[in-house]
Amino acid sequence: MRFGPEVYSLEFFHERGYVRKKCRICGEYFWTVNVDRDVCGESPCEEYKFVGKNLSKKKVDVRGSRETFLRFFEKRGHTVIKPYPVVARWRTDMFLTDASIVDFQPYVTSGIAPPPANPLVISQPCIRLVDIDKVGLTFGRHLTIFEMGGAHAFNYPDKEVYWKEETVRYYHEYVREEFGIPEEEIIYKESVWSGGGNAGPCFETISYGLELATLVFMQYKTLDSELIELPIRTVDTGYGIERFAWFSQGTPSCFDAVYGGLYNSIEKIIPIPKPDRKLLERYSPYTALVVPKAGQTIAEARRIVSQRSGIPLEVIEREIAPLEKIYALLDYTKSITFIISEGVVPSNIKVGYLARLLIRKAYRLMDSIGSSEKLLDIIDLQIDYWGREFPHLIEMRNETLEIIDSELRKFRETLSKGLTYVEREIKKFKSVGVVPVEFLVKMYDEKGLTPDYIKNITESLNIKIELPENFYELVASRHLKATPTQQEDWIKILEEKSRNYPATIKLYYEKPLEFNFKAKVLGVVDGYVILDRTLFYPTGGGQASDTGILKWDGGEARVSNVILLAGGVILHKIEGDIPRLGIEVEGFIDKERRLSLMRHHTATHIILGASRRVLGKHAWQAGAEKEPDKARLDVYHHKRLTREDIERIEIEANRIVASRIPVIIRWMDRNEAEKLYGFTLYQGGEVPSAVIRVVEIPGWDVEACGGIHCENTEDVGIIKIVRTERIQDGVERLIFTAGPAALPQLQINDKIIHEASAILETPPQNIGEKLTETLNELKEIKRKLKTYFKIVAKSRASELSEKSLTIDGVEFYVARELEDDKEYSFYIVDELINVSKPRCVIVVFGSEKPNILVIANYEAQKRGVNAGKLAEKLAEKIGGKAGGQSRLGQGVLSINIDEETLKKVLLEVLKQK
RNA sequence: GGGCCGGUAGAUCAGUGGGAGAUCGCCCGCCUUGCACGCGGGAGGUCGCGGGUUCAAAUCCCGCCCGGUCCA
Repeated sequence: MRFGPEVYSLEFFHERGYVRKKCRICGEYFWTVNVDRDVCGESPCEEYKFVGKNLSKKKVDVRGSRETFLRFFEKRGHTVIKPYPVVARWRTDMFLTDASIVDFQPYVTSGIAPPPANPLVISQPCIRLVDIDKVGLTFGRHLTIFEMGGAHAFNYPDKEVYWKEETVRYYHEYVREEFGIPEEEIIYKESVWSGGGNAGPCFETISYGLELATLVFMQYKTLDSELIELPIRTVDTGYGIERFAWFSQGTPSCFDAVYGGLYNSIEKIIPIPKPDRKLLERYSPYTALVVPKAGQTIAEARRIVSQRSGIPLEVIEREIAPLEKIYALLDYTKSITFIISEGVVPSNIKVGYLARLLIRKAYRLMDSIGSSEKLLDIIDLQIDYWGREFPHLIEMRNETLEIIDSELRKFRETLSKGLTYVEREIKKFKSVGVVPVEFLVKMYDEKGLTPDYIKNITESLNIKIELPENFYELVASRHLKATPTQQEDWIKILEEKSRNYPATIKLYYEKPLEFNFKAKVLGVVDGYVILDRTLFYPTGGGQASDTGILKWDGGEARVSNVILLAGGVILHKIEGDIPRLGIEVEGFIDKERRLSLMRHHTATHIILGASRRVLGKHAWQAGAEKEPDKARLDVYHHKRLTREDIERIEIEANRIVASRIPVIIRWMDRNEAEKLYGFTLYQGGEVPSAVIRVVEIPGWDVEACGGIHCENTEDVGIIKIVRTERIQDGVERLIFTAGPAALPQLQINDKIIHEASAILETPPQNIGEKLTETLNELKEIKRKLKTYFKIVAKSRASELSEKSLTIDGVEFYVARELEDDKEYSFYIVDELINVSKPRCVIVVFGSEKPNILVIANYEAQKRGVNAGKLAEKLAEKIGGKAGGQSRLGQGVLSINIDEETLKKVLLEVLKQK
């Protein structure tokens, strides 16, 4: 995608004498006042030119950089907005906030909701994990967590705020006035930005080899690589708060500028390598040549920097690499601190996996410097360091540390299990002397063990490992087979067919306690009736739909399901007569079902409130479903729920029921609701509208919710948690019933107990004891039976030894046992078979369909006896099937047979041979 | 949401169609001044669950449950 030059040609540039040039390295166009300049200046086209120099008018740390930025735009008419969470819970298309504009997508940028202010300015903490493996290598040009200074203006067709000219003028003024960057060092590089379904031209602004900001003019929606003009054009600027701090201080790395104040306390925990300052200043500028993302391996990047800086590779490995580890560690631990403080529970799905990924990477880094047990201490310091500006970090300190600690425990467990496995398996490669790549990939994929860990083991065993530079790409290639999930087509078809109908008037919100209504039939689509208005609540927000009856003059139909389509049309699935168009029908809602659904929905909110209090603030809703007979709520939690947790949640929930708290439902402006209640509103996921329905149980729980609720918590009746299960790592499911629906559950439990009590002939409170006793008795009897069988087998064997048949020098013993027990039969065999003479024992045991067992000892086998074949032939002759190999044969006979007949058949079979 | 690996004694695991095993731990005994070791003996199992194939399934097939891991 590319835009023509006219898009970038601003009046501002002409006024100031800027000229358009083409970079001789990357070929991109840029604007500069320096006519001799032929390089765009952005990495990797040029190295950093500010390191070790005093180029800025003032020196700022992160806080100073942020404040400078916010105040600058505040003075120029922008309203300062508080930062949004780093976990983008208001969006379903992404997990983490990775840009300031994300806060306003998609509702504001698409026009569904107004912005909280216009224009506005925000310093938004962002997390990006794409460059995670090269954090450190670029000396801080890339971070997993950074603040994006966003100055945003939303231009509506009827209200223009400002556009390209003003945006660039603001930037120019900012760097000139606040940082004193001379005009000839301010470069505007033409580029294209796209992301989150939007796109537009942009300028990347560069000074001294460092990109300081991106000025995006978002004006298109991307649809199948086609650009569609948006009605709202958005100024989306991203000022690199950390980069301005770095530039202003001129330190070798950005980390020095960002974490400088943290070094002293970190050093008390882990050693920070201190390479010679001159070496760092010589090396640092060339880290601009490291390209993040795939395409350049770390080893390649190292070679390039070494070559250009003239610093030998071994010096880099020895002096610089250890420091880079500390850089990455500082960055990862900050990300971890921010994510976990927002209540993310590490797991193997969704955002929880990203948290786990970061924690594990940080742990491995700590492990590689021999301080893995100190990771929590570092997190603790990050909380202190950033908590001054982000107080929620301090509020959540204990919970954060507890969750990370629990995660570390799990990881250590995984590591030690994996390592034991590797130690066992690795011996296979000893003769070859090298561990193949496939093994390394397998261990990473299945056991989470990076090659480093394998290397530690193999080195002591003198086995080499084969580690290609593109190792992680190999891992990725194992997952290419992934198939995209199928969307539900039938809903789309219905939506298409119903698009010309007006949105149905929803009566159920206004009249939640009315159960019949009159409406007009507007149409019938594929067995679904569309009315002009309805009291039937459609499936949504995890609440099952209402059911009921439609009646009209001359007809009647059952409503079995109700669906709300994206356009607001409500479909009633009917079974029975089909109403004529235009007639009036009367609807009757199944009252008991609806009341039960309402109780379960309100109960869900109460249980969630209880969970967040008992388990912690991280116990966000992961999903919920409300049915007439029960409800379930999935919450994030890092440990299995204990009996005590469950009881406490139950007690808290029922206390709220008994407290007679009115449930308040209001339609509120989105921005206002967020300001008042925060993002915990979005427990049920995103809500795509400017006005949201807020369901509040004062002092207990507030959620954006479209469900139908009881008027007062007391109406819920009793709440009984029926059972819990762990549905994913880090997600616990609570299944509960409320009101009269709780009764059958309690009765079933009662019934089970009574039955058990009757069978065991003991009062309910003694069931456990009695059962243990009975099971012990059973074991004892089994043991006794075994002993008894052995004794009987012995005497049977001695009886039999007098009745052996000797054929071709092999002694044959034939036993017909009525006891249907294989083990017993083997005891008899054992008594007879262990002799140094050729011997073969045949046991037929059980009645009805007896089993046959044939064993031949080694000597007999030498004489040509094949037990398997013999069993097969005997079964064939008698009727039945059997098989086996030379030592042992077994099978089943189809008729009962006595000892004498068996002997006769045996002789016949042996004769045939 | 997807891919891959796994579930056998209290623990770690072996067992790829034919009688459920090893090591550690546990119990008893021997040896020893005592401890560690050593020696001998013993207890401990719904082979995750449910179907199917087979004369025969821990083992093969299907479904489910549970755990792990990599990725979106």
